[in-house]
Amino acid sequence: MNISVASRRSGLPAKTIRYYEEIGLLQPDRSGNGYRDYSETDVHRLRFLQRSRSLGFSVEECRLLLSLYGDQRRESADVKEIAEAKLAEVERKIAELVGLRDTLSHLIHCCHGDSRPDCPILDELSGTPPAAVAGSSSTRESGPSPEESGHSHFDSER
Amino acid sequence: MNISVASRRSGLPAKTIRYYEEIGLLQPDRSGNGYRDYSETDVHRLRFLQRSRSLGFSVEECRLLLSLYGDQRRESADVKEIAEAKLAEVERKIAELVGLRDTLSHLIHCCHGDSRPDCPILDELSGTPPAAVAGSSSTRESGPSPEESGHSHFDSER
DNA sequence: CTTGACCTTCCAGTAACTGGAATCTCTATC
DNA sequence: GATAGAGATTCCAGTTACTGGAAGGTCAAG
Repeated sequence: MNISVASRRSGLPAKTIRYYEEIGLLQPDRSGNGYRDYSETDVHRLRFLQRSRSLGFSVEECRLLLSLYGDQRRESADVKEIAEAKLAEVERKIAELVGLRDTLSHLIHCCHGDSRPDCPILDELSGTPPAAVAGSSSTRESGPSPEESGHSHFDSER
Repeated sequence: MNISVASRRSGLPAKTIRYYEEIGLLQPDRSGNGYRDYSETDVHRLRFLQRSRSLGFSVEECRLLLSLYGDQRRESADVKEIAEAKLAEVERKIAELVGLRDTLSHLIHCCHGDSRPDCPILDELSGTPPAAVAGSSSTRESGPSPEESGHSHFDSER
């Protein structure tokens, strides 16, 4: 079958399918006219890729998963290990994002959001000490400083 | 001050600081020897960038935030709007990841994880029946979602 | 024969850096 | 003065996982 059919049946864009071929995730046959010719097995692999990618596995992890899938002698423990590592990763990201959410929502809550130029969000971003709040004495220490949550959140990604 | 000091004081790698200059986020002076010479204001900007980046704002959003910060006539509502959009984005991502987590943890729970080759995780990935699985579909935004391409291949989800 | 859909390849671009090479400049020590 | 080492500079390439687009070949219908 042609690539558009494989695309429809796998849920992956044709561009992506060609890309997966380019990086060696599958090798469909070619018809006489040079068109790619996908078998049922190819579609199966593509669907596998679509599902595992949507579950958050990287392309390299998918490659590994695919090879385990094709290995009759694989041990389920091997697969489970990969999935568990991914789960831990997902959980770490969730915790990180929850920290971001809390900080953001706190800032938004503090900002009156009108036409005045005064803005607690920018104050925070600029690093103004949180103690410098109008009408209050120096309330230092234990303030809701997002310093903890805001620091080095995204750095682990890169 | 030299870049290493600005790096230490802003919490950003020197490489990143040069990159930010390259894309026009700051323009430090140059000393006679050609070295970059950072002022206190530069460090302030860098710190602003570090904080806003770590809060999940994109570099382009940071650029906007920075210009609002420098604008004496800005309205706090403008900043609040950006922050609120970002918050919504973060919340969407959290929901998506929670879906992934639930699906993964379900699969892991089902897998006996021993030396036998039978593996429910691979079964699910390969597309065996198990009907609807939490979070496995419609993963938009930031996730490896192929439907984002505007081609909408996902007419009939099976 | 032309039209239009579909296919091909190749090149470039995305985000936000990061790594590394080759080449200065500064400072300290011998 | 020579040398070593730290730190600075520029530029090029690579990362992830695609996506967009150009230029052109193929196929079926009218």
